[in-house]
Amino acid sequence: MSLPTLNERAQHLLKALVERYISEGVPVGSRTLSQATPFSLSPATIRNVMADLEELGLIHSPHTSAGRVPTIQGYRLFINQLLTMRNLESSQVDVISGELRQASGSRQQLIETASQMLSHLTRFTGLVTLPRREHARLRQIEFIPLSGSRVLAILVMDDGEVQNRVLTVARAYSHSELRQFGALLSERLAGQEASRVRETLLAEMDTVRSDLNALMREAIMLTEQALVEAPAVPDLVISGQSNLVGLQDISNIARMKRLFEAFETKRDILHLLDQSQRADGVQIFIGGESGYDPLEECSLVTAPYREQGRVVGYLGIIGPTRMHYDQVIPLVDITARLLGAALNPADEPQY
Amino acid sequence: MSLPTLNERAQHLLKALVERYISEGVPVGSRTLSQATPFSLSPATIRNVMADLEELGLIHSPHTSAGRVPTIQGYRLFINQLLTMRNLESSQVDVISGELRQASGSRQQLIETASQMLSHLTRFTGLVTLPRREHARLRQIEFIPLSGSRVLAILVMDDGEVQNRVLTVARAYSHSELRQFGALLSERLAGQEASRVRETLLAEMDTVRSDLNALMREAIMLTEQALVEAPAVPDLVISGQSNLVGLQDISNIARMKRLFEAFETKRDILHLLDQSQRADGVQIFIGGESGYDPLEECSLVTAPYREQGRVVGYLGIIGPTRMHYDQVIPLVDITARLLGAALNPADEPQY
DNA sequence: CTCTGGCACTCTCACACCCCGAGTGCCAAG
DNA sequence: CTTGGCACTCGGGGTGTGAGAGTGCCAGAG
Repeated sequence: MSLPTLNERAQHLLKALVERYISEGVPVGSRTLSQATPFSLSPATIRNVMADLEELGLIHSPHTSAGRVPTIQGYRLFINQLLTMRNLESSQVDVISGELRQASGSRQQLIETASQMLSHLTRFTGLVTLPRREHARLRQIEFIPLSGSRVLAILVMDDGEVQNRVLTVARAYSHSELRQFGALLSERLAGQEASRVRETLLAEMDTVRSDLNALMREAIMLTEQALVEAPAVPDLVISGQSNLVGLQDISNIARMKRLFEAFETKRDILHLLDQSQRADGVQIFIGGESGYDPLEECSLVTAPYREQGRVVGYLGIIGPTRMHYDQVIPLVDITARLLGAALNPADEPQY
Repeated sequence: MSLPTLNERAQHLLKALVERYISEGVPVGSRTLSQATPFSLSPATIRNVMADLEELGLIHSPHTSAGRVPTIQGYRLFINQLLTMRNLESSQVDVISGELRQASGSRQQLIETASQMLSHLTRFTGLVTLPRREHARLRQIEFIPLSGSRVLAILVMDDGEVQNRVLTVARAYSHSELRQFGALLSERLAGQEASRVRETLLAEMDTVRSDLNALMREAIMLTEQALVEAPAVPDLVISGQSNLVGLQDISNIARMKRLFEAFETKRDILHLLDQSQRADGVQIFIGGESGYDPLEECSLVTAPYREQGRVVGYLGIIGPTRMHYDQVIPLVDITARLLGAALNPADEPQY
C-alpha cells in the first residue's frame, strides 16, 4: 500500500487531473489536461504520462474512450503530497465562532451547533461525537427520595454537567438520611475523575467494613449503583444527511440506502471515528479505505477536538470522495479548534 | 371535497382496483379487473364503470394505454368506506408488547422502542412524539449550589421524570439556604400540575410580599426562573428513515431529498402530528392532503396515545401512499394502545 | 531518449425508428 | 344494460446509426 514516487512532471499532471476532476466531475482527457497545465505539453505526451500513472494504479479510465479518473490511491497521493490548502474566508470562521459562542450555554447545544456548522458550510453531512466524560471530575453527589424504595441520585460534574439516575434500593430512606449520604460522599469523592470513583469506592468499602459504619456502606452502594447505570444519551450528532441525497456521485440507490442505514445505526460510524485516534490533526478516509462498506464512494474527514488539553471527541464530515479537500480540510480543522475553545472558556469553568 | 356516493358495483370495482394496485404497484386494466372480481363482468362493462369512476375523480390513467391508478380521492374513499382491516397476527402484538415491556425502564427508551417497532413492522418510517408533560405534577423541588452564583434546580415530577436547570442568580446561596427553599416550595407546590405552578407562584408572591418574607421570595424567583427555561430535548423520535430509500413509489430524487430535509427539520412533521388532535383513533393523511409539500406521494398514518386517560402524544408512520392500509392502520392503532399501557403501569406510578 | 503529430480504433451517448403489447373508447348488436 | 368487436393510442424495448471524445501506437523530428 505504499505510494509510488513520481517525478515532478507526473506529480504536476496528477495534481491537475485530480483538481480538474474534483471541480468538473467528468473524466479528464489528455487534451483538456494539456490546456490546463503550464508545461505546454502536447496531448500525446500527456497520454504517455497518463499511461504510466494508470500502470501505477493512481488513475483509471471508466472505459476506452473516456478520460481518466483518480483511483483511491490517486486521491491518497494527491492529499498526502500534492494538495495545497485553501485559506478559509475569514467570514466563515466568524460564522462558526459566532454560532458556537451563541450556543455555549449548554454542551449538548454546542455539539449540535458544531455539527450543523459542518454540514452547512461543506454542504455535506456533519458529525460530532459527544465529548467523553471520563476525565470529568465529580463536584458533588446528592440523593433525593422518590416514592417507595426509589432514590434519585444526582451527580454534578466539575464542568456543570448533571446526571440523574433513578435507583431502586432495598429499603426506603428518609430525606435526611440521604442528605447525609450525599454530604459524606461528596466530601470524599469531590475532585475525583468519574472513571476512578469506582476504585475509590471499593477501597472505601474495605475500610468501612472494619468500621461497620452501616450508613456509609449504604451510601457507597448507592453511588456504585448510580455509576453503573450508563446514561442513554445519543453519542453521535449527525446533521445534514439530506445533503447527500441527489449528489451525482452517490447515484446508486442501493448504496445510498446502505449509507442512510449506517447513519441510523450510528454505531459503526462512531466506531470509525474512535479509531482515528492516532491522528493529532485532520485525518481522512477515502472511499473504502475505512474498511466500512457503506462509505464506499464517500470520504470521511475527521479531526479530534480537545478540552483542557485532552482529546475528548471527534468531529468531521462525510461527503462524496470527489470533494474539495482543499476547503473541507481546513474547515474541519478550524471547527475542531473552535469547538475546543468553546468548551474551554478561559475565564471560568463551564458553569 | 365531499366524496361521491357509488352504487354497489362501482364500490366493489373501486375496492378491487385499489387493492390490486396496492399489492402490485402497476396500473390496473379492465381485463385484469374482470378476472379478479366475482361479478363476472366483461372487460367492456368494466371499462364503462371505470370511465365513470374517472369522471368522478377517483381514478386516473397515467396515459392512454395504461390501466387505472387511484387518485388521492380514490384512496380517501377506499379508506373511509371500503377498507376491510386485516387482523394483526398475534405474534406481532406479542413482539410489540414484549419490546415495550423490556424498555419500560425509561420513558425515553419507551418512546424510541415504539418508534422502532413501528418502522420495523411496517418497513416504513416510524414517528413518535414525546409525551407532553404539561399535566405532570410536581413532586418536589431541590436546589443545589454550584460554583459562584450558579444554582442547580432539580424538578422531580410525579411520574419520575427529572429535569435539571442551571440558574444564574444574583448572589451566592449556601447549601442549607437552598435546602430550605426546596423544602418550602416542595411543600407548597407538590401535587400541582407544572403548567399551573406559575400561577400559584404569582399568587404566592403577593401574599409573601405583605409578609416581607425575603427567603420565600428568593425561592419563588428561583423556581420561576427554572420553569421558564425550556429544556431542549428532541421532541420527535424518527426511526427507519432509510426504509423509504429506494421505494419505487418515491423514485423522484428531488422529492426524496425534500422528504429527508423534512425529517431533519422535524418541526413541520411535528406540527402536522399535533394538528391531528381531533381524531380519537387512527387518522390518515394521504399524499398532499396534509398540505405539506414534502409528503407528496407519501401517506401519514397517526394515532394519539394516552397516559392516565389524557392524550399526551402522537405516533404513526410515514410511508408511500401505496401502502397496505389494512395492515398498517391496525398496527398503528395497537401500538398506540400498547404504548399507552406501557406508560401507565396499573400497579404503580412510573417510579 | 524524449516529444510530437497522425491515424486507426473503441466506446458511449443521443437520437431516431419501429414494432409489440396492453389497454382504451366507442359503436352497434344482443 | 351488457357485450363483442374494432380502430386507435401510447409507452417500452430493441436496434441502428452517427457524432464526439479519447485512446494507443507508430514513426519521425529534435
